[in-house]
Amino acid sequence: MRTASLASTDGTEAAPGVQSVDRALTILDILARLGEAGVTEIAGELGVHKSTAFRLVATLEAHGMVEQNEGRGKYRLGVGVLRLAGATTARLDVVQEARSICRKLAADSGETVNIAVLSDRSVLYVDQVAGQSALQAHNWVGQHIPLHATSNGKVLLSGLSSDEVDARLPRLPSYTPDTVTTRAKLRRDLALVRDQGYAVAVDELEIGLTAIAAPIRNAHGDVIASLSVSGPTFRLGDLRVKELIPVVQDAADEVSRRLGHGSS
Amino acid sequence: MRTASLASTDGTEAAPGVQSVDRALTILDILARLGEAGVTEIAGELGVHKSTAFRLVATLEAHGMVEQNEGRGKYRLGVGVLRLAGATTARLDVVQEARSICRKLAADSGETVNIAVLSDRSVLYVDQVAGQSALQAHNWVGQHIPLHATSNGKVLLSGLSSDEVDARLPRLPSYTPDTVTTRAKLRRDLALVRDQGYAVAVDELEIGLTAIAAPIRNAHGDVIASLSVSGPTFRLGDLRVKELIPVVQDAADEVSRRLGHGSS
DNA sequence: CATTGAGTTGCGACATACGCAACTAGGACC
DNA sequence: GGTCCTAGTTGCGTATGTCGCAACTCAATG
Repeated sequence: MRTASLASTDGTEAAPGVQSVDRALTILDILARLGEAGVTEIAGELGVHKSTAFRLVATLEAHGMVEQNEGRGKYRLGVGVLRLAGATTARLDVVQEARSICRKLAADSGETVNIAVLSDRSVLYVDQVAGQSALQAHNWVGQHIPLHATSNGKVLLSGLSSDEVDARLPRLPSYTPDTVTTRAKLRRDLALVRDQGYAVAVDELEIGLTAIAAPIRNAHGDVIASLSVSGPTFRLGDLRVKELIPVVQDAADEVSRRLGHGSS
Repeated sequence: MRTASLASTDGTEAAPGVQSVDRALTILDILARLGEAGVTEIAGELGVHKSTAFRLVATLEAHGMVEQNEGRGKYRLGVGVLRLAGATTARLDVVQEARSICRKLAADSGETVNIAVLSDRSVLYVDQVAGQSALQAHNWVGQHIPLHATSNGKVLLSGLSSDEVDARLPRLPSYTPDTVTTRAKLRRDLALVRDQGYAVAVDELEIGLTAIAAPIRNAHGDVIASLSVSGPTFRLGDLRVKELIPVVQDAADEVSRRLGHGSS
């Protein structure tokens, strides 16, 4: 999102360049939103004449971007979209899309940023961007970390059903006095995470270590990864944590958006 | 090479409707094929002036359909495509109904689960749920895959008549030494699939790749989609495959039931 | 420092895409 | 079964929006 240029244009609706193309793409958006729509309805939304809408739709249809119910029916998105999506996802993975956002987050917060995914019975760290602070936690990438004792773990678990959680956690070993060791507490924590959309863990894995994590979701809304900011507890007090929570959430949401989440 | 000459000068192709929209969509096709391209390159493929290509691309960018590498870079498909794809699959009731079942199957088996439908002359993957690791190894969604070299393909073909099969497979290209390349063998395989109610493909598309698929049927009993579990051959040996076959069949049957099959 | 090559923008000519209105066909209501 | 009504489809002339040109900016390369 080219920072400057875009901000100026989306105030109301600026002439985006090629009118008919803009309209055609808007039709796709409309169909994405409504699921199905007739020519007249589309024309209404666009504020153009029926025939114009029809021709645009016909062109989209020729490219497989939309399909018609049958003979005379309404229109809906077509498989051409999926073909394009295939080509997009080919080069799309969480780490790549998240990298620039993580860098920015690390620079803004000064703390270490991590991306983690669920791997069998543990949290797998797949990327890390160090903060500016000299006091550096070691590199977690490639490490397997307990699911129940980290903010990332709780976020990842929050996307699973209760059964799946139990299956992945036969035991709840303790690492510090603050580690969650009972299923009841864990269940409560996960419900809270689901509700709030973030997780915080203070001194649960290691004394003096605080982390804030938020979920990264794919186009279907599934939690596929977790993004966290972590640092020493003395730097991340209650106040600072409160400040950082929305920042972490925004970053995670932005990554999710890049992965196609947000249409629903 | 499919296009570039869509609306050129010759009358081979019927006027596709709106020229600029046609060109814009062709740009998306080009980017899907090349992965990345600059304005000049696109203009060359389209046979139009640089500035024309630029304006079309700019319009696509305003809708998030393409993105620019940075400041002055090349263009590639953007996240808008994924948003649309999400809306497209959300509309397919097969995907909707199958989603939760797929997730369970993926969790239970630890392998990747796919839903595929027949699209012209290939298998079109419309949904995928990764196995143990939430990090998707390779997302096939939107990809077109040969019909005769995959378990999904065989399942989908098994619902067609012999004539239809021939019509969709003018040739049987080989991908590995184990690919089915003769019609006689294919016919035998399909008969077996019909008889057994599942298909297995080992090293037929790619060496080291094994897949098990079963049909999803609608209320009329037609095969409308295929559900598969796939993974590396070293993890899916004979024994494991034998274990998984009924599991895959059960899952597919459950989806079929939700779509109204067998309930009447 | 010149040069090349890429993306970007103002402008005028003219091709094109638009709106209009007439047409067709399916469905609903009588 | 007929008639009306709605919604998708098509021919046509014209104003509109789009295209090609050429000039510009900016980076990288020599």
